[in-house]
Amino acid sequence: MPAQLAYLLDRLGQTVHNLQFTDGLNPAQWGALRFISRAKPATCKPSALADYLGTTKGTISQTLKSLETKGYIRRVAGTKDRRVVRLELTEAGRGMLARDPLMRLEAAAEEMSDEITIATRVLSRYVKKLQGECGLKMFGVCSECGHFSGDISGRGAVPRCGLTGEPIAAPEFELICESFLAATN
Amino acid sequence: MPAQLAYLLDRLGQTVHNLQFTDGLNPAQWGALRFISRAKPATCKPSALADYLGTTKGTISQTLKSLETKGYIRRVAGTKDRRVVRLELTEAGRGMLARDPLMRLEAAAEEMSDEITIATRVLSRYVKKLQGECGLKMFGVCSECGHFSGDISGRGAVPRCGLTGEPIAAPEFELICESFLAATN
DNA sequence: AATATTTATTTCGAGTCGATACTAATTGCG
DNA sequence: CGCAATTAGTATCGACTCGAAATAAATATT
Repeated sequence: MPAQLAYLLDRLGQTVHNLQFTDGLNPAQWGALRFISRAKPATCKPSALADYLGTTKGTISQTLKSLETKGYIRRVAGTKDRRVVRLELTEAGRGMLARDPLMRLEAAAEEMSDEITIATRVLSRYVKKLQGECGLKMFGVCSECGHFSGDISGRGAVPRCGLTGEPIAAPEFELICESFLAATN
Repeated sequence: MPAQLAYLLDRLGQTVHNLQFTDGLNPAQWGALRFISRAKPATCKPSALADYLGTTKGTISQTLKSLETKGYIRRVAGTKDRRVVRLELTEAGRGMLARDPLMRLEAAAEEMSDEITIATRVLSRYVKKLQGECGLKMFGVCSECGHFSGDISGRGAVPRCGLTGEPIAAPEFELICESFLAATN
């Protein structure tokens, strides 16, 4: 077969997609919940979410409207820039994440975790390459960001974002930031 | 990070999905074209396609209507069982497949082909496991099918399908069959 | 042979998606 | 300051998706 990899990723993508029609939500809505739960407060806004999911602002607006109607998120008017909308999970939304269907992806890997760990590393580099070639905006966490300076352990220099100059508190190290700069390896 | 693998496959699925909005088609439509080009004639029908893509018959019907309107496929009434619709690619449809956006998946792997080859093998087993757990119907080609008997090389016994008893011609060895039986490894 | 059940596909309605047009708030610049 | 350009988000439209009900043909049962 010539298209081994393409075929496999196609099937995999299909499966991941189909897994996410649970509890009355769809893949986009689950994706939004996950993003909101893992993004820095300043990044929790519709435009960043649209970039993250590789969709349009219009689509995201409707996805959020649906989630708000269902009671899983809140849309709060921004304080500083009044155009910006801050997205927040409700208590129900947080509860919903305990039922995230993508946890089954981890469960399925349990019996072959050693091999999967290795494959994951390769795949991780591949996805980055692919996203770059497809013009998708990159997102990532502070601790892996090119802007990050200082010491995570708390003993060395105070952790800071080299872009804003702001110090970064420990709970934010692993939150998604829209200003993420991929390390050039 | 606890959910390394789930996160990665989520991003990957998203990327694969977004890649397929090209030439006026969407992921489902590209998926249908690929299926029709690679399935055995007897498997080229709406219900098999719905199972293959893990979607509903209703959705597939619409997808096919759209592809027919655009001139990429034909729906031919079945001869034997008049409920069944035979799906065929038109000349334009075959031409379209040369522009399949998923070929970019292969291209992106070029520089890291050795590692990817290994990762692909692991991932292949993982996808099968996942599909099984998610109740997705399995599809595959005759040469890897549990029903297959005989010799591919043409020197030994005549290749046959153990299910239907029918002999299988060489050009069909690598076509997708809905009666595929996964080897129990 | 008549009727019921199963199988294959289509039709329909509510909800969702992508693209574009639109409104409102902010920034840049003369 | 004043006005164009930019940015954030929402509204609208046609196409698409899901899920359920409808249609139609084949098979099983009586």
